[in-house]
Amino acid sequence: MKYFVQNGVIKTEFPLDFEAILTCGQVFRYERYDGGYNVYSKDKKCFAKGNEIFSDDANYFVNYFDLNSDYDEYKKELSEFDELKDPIRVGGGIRILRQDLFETIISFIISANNNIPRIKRIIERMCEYCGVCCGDFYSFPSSDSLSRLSLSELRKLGVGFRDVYIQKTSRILTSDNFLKELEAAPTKEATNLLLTLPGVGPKVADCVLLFGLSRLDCFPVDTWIYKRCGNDELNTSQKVRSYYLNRYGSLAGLAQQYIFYSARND
DNA sequence: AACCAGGTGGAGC
DNA sequence: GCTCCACATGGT
Repeated sequence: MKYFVQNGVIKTEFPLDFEAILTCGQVFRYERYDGGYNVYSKDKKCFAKGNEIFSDDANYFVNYFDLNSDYDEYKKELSEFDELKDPIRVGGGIRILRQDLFETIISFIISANNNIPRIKRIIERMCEYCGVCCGDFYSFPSSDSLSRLSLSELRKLGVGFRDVYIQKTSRILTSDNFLKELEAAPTKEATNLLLTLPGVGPKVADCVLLFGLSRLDCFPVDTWIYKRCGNDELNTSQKVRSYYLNRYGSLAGLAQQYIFYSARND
């Protein structure tokens, strides 16, 4: 047991690097606050600072921050790759979040051909427009409420050409069956399921599997990863993806986050 | 004014 | 299968 919960506050015996965890590109709903971070997920909120997490649902955030996994063990394994030693030095505090599936799918559909500050603003507007008021913040919209928005309403939120994707996909996801099947499916089958959703291609599918279902055997290839990992030999995203999946195996997704984070911070 | 941003879908071959 | 290209939007 490397953490404990006291009066609803989660305290870890190991240091947490919330800066790395939150800014490594896996999550969009957070903000700096009082020397720490406010983090929003679904209809929940926590304040994270130092080695403590304050919330009204400790169990939810123990799972969210994946506190039961041993990242020292992961890092030890990945450190055997020379090219990962620097990225791990820079982003060693990263943990892969276990985020809400629906929220992750919609968020990464929005991320396509977009930049992080704008993605964050769009999601925030979306929450304010059709999420549920939870005191001083709004929940992420349910699939029902999101699927009821018109294309022009979505456009007003700033989603641009992704309006149709969001509308169609949220309509598909109003039935629970899809997400249930997705959770139960092995990674390969889950990928194929995700690819049937409008607005979800290979990269978004990998992000959903990694950041929503903690499938570490995924390797999302975006522009940053491609710039850093591509070369004359690996000259398509597909090739980069399969090369690194093969190389890092069941921990590929975590390796990807170390690389992404260090690529963005140099 | 072009070009880019955590890409995808569709057309054409 | 593959390679181009358009696609809103806001920022340099």
